Amino acid sequence: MDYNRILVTAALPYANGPIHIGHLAGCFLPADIYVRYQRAQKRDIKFVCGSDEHGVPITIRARKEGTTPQAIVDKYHKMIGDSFNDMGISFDIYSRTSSKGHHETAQAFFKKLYDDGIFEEKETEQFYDEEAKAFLADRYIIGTCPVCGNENAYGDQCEKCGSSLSPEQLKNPHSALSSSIPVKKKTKHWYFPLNKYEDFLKEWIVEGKKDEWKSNVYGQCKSWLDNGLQPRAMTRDSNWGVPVPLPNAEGKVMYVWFDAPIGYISATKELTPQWADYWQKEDTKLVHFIGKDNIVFHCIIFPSMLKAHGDFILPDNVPANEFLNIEGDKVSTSRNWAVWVHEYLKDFPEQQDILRYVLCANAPETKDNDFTWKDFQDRNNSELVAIFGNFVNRTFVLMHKLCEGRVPPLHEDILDEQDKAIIQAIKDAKTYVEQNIENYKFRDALYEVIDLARKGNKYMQEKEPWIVAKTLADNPENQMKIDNCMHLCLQLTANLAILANPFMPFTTQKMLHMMKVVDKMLEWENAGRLDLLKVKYPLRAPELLFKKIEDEQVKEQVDKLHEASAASKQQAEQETKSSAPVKEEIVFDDFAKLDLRVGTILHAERVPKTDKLMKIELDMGFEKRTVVSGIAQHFEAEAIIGKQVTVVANLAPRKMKGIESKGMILMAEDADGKLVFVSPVQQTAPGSEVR
RNA sequence: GGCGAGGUAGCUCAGGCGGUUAGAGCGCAGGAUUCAUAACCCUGAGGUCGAGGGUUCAACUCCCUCUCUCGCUACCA
Repeated sequence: MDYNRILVTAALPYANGPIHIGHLAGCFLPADIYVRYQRAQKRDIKFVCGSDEHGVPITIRARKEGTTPQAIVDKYHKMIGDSFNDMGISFDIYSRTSSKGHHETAQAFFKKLYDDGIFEEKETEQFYDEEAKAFLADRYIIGTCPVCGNENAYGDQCEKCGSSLSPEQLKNPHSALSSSIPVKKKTKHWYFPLNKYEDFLKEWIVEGKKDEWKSNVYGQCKSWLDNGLQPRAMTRDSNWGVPVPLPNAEGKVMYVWFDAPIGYISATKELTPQWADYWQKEDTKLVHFIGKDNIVFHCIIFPSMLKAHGDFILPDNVPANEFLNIEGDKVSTSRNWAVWVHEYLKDFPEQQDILRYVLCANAPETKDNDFTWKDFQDRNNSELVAIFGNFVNRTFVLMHKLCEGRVPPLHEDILDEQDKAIIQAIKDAKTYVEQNIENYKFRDALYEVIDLARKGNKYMQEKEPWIVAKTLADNPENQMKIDNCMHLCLQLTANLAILANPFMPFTTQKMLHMMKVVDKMLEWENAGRLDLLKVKYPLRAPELLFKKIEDEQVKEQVDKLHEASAASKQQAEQETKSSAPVKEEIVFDDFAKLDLRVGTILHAERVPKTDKLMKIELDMGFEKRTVVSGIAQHFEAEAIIGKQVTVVANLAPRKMKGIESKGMILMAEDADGKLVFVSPVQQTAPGSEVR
């Protein structure tokens, strides 16, 4: 279908930390490339985003840091916004969900669904942590998944089998805040009956989007739909969030995943009075750029909400990317294993385009990918510097030397095969780049841009105008050959500017300056044209578009990564030490119930088909017994034979992997998870009591 | 042990309704060249497409088994 306008959203970053390059590569950069391209096409397009500022993690962080949630989100909203701005992510608006406008929009949306009787109102017993004095958000309850039996499923989702859950379905729930057992407390909430939208979703996605959506997105949606959907509570007990706009709803706010996607709508409202055109007219193409962790919300829940509301269009596509690893390891904010955008900008000032280039060329479009600083260096040095930058530079230098600094004429009567081939290549490049971007294949599109520069280098090499110049004394007419070559190289350069613009806007601006042309030239319809630079037009001296990345810079960054990670680990260790709370006080009789004994290891062997279990024969003095212990990753079986250990001798026996374990060997564990035996410092008779 | 993804040139990866000599970029070797940020250009070496078996006239591409890697998860009380 033909669209008359486009609305692009990029996932709202969660305002409890800065953004890293994985965020850029997965979502914001592809969105920006797409948008810049569409703008160049002069299509009516809006690009909206903003900070997601509600939700439990922010309240927890505020509590931990002794400040308010508002202070936390103010800090990161500013920081994230600056990073985007500096990287050239060209939102039409970067809003925030704590804004008044968003609260009003979200409340109106909620009220409409309420008035239409969409919600199921349920008074339930909700889990409440008496120690933390708070109702527990879904993800702060851990328990056993009803679908697959995973004991560490979260209250909203089981990461093992991917099932979308509600906390009531969990077996053996416990609080992640204080690890106390949550108690049930009565509370009223409003549920969105996702199950009633299964048929709609199946028809819309499973039937309608099969060949249109990326296979990773489609496959995940299908598996959720196959497993069946449950009603989900769309409200929470909390004081941080959008208040539920109903009487008798004090202390109730909207579920953050209810209000966050509505943030796209409120941001659009804030941007333009014509906002409704972008959300309600069928001839609008709505595209959500997200990371793969957001697929369920953007493909299942939000569309159902929009459908239920009735006034809104549905997304045309949700091109979710996979994850970007760093130097072979998964990005982890808690381990501080990440390349932070604000730090990159500090370390590589004015070099945003290198990062944009590398992240796009190696984007995790079809599978998780790895970012390494070596690759960053290689791509910069051999592709941006040697191919792209060098072509532009040598073209300008030669033009100044051989053509008096002006665009030479094109003598059509002497065009040869090579000239015609390069002209065709320029025209083809437009088509290739365009088709790939339209299909969300940004890596391939960018390859075509560089490939055009590569063809330019080859063409110039074959033409050798610097050699031809030496023949001018004898054959002055050869100037025409030089003219043609340089003319085409210059037009190719102008084309490169247009094609590279969505990907590397900063570089494009430098090129425009050198060519003394204005932004209007970048309009996409100009791509493929050979008259972008007027004959005899004087051009400026070249400036280098890219500079090499030296080995030391690579080393510095890699070191920095490891140092930051080590520092964060150390900090975590200290926090563990200082914050591991001392357990509830016990009386002597409680302690006396424990029977601790010294035992000597007689024999040890790995339990087959397990990673961690070791079967250990112990001499307890009064008897020999078998204990199964989870230490196989820390010790070799032979190495521990003869060691003396402390054993809980009167622990109830328990079967593991078919072996009855009688007792438990005490271990000390440091912050690394490394295990050490707790042993008597001198040989002690087996069976000796420990008191 | 379970689930998912994956094993294609030294490296990073494409690809393939099964069908002539399996691709790209980087790296490497050699050559050419000097307009250009020792850049560009040309040529070349290099792969039994993880292993084994099966289906087929024909498999790297389909099926089965195995193996290894990565992630999640289980066993740790």
